Amino acid sequence: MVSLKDISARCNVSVATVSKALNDHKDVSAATKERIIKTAKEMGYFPNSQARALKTNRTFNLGVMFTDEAGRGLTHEFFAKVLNSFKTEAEQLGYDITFINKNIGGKHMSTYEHCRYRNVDGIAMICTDFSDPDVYEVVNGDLPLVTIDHVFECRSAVVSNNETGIEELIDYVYSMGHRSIAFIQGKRSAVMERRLNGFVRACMNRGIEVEPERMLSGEYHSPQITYELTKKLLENGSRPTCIFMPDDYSAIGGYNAIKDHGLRIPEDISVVGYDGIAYSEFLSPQLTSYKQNTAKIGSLAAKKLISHIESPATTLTEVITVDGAIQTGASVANIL
Amino acid sequence: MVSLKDISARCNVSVATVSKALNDHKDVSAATKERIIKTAKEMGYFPNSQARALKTNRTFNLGVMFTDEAGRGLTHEFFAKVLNSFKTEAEQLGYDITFINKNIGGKHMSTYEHCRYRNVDGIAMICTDFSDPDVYEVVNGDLPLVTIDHVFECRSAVVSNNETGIEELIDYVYSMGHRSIAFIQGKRSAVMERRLNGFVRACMNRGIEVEPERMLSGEYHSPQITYELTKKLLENGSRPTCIFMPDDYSAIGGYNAIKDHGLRIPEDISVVGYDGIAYSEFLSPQLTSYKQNTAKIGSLAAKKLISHIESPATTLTEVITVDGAIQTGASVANIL
DNA sequence: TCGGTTTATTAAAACGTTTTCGCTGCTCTT
DNA sequence: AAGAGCAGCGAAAACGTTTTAATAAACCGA
Repeated sequence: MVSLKDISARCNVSVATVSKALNDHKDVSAATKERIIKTAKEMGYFPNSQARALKTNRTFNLGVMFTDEAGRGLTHEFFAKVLNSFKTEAEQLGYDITFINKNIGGKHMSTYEHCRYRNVDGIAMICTDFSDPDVYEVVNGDLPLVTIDHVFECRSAVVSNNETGIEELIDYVYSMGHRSIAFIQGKRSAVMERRLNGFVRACMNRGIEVEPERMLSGEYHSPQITYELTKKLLENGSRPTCIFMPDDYSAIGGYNAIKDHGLRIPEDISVVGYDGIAYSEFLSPQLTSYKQNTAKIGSLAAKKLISHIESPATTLTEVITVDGAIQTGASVANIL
Repeated sequence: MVSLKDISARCNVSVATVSKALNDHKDVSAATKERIIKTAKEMGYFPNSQARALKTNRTFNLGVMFTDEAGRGLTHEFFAKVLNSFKTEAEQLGYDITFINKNIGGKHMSTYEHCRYRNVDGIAMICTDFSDPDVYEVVNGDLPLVTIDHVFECRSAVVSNNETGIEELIDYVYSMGHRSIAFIQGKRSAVMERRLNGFVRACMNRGIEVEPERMLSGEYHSPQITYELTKKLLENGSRPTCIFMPDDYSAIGGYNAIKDHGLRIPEDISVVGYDGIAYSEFLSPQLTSYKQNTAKIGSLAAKKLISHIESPATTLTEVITVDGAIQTGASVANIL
């Protein structure tokens, strides 16, 4: 590998001058600067990122916490899209991203220790298990951090507007004439709490009665469990006219349960999902859902994190809420 | 940050001894070794990975090439799963993974240059655009490399058995009595060539006629295009009894086209997919497909790559083929 | 002409490791 | 008793940068 020393030898200048020339410092003449840059290119020079990191304490590397738990993680379209947009934005701004985990190579290392070991400049929690104690070590640590869809005190976060998202959906189905609505919720979590809040508030505002037996607690991203819960709901006597599913993916389970029960969507019963993942468009009938702005969530998170890194003094810690939009399919009937 | 020097001061030994003690070299007595390890732990010492990398030329970091093209990349379940399993296995073996791209931070840098800059120990091409000239720079470079679902001369690769996979599917539908089979192919690529070969060969072996007007060339992972092609196929006079879709995801388009045409699956026409992604199980009727062993593909790729890195002399360059298995749903009728 | 300022350059230290080699003492042979 | 061998430890160089402080050269105004 060609190093600064090699270039300095070739150009008859010192290593210091080469370094400054390549980093465009002002205290080196235009002539030598040009000469150095030229031969650097000729020799195929590339800086050594770890040597640089060693001196500057900056790696231009972002750590991403991302769990692999079944059903979540990379194969979850929502998170995959957010990660993708986060990655793209970070790269645009000059940062690479590295997955951070624990237990690397058998040696136990906490997530935070791993971050310090790799010297990442900042951390993004994109899809993590917030019940993991490791998380708090990171949150209480002193590395820049941005979380997604979860809020910690004194830390920046980017969240989708789960509360108003549900409210908009309620508005919509209300406008279609629905008054008895069931809600199959996801797993207890910050996100789920918000959606539940939004649901209850919107119902109360519209004068829709919230009946406990129509509020089921289930699981995100699980067609199986949603299948069972939907079945249970349908077997109960008082049938709602519309069912809110935990998310689009689990809505498949709901669809199947309804069909297996001999009912038609939306003629006999209406269905709405949440997330707006690509394939919800291809369900038949097309699913009405709340499409999250994954591109914006990911890119804002990257921008915020990098801003915390590069100008800590002037960047304020805040919670950024990203709006989505209703995606109307054919799964909600107008029953007015 | 606490460094070796700090520990050496506290223990009244030299930096060298500390380093050796922590790396468990044999030329330091058990007593001092224990003492050093103990105080290192007390002081919260963690090695600095870039300083170490600078000396040893090993980063324990793997570069992953992964394109973000629409429809491919992270949101493609097959690749997401492979990546996930690759990541898990690599971490188990002590390696982190970093996404490699070009144009980081506005400065143009080829993929290979980026790898050298970050000093990754090896590269995995998991889902890349093989028409990109950058790819060849990497292939011709001298970093360890493993490709997935694509074979380069003199490079190790892990591939799914596209050829026999299709053959097994043909065997299956043949056993169900199908003799006129249509094949909507994906985009021209190495993978597609293999599947096509398998299809043609298997048909010839069984005496099934391969009619050109039933071989359509389409796109992977595109329900829209597959919808159009399926429609076109159905509007042609001679209707096949079974259609092979490019993959499970695009099969949704096929399903919709068939339903819109007023036909039932599988009573009027049978359908098979490819990949065995999770949600194909929830299509109704459940899709018959060829389930790829994504877990094995990813983990074998990681093992092979790391083996190339750690014992280059004794690791042979080879193409590893990973078998999948038919996943029988209800989308193929028995018409015997 | 001279002191002062600016400009261009460099030597050297530093970042935190790993590793080679050499230096002690000690034990073991003979 | 003397040499060989060995175990335990340290000094120092090296990896490739960046940065500070010092030096040298050129220029400029009075």
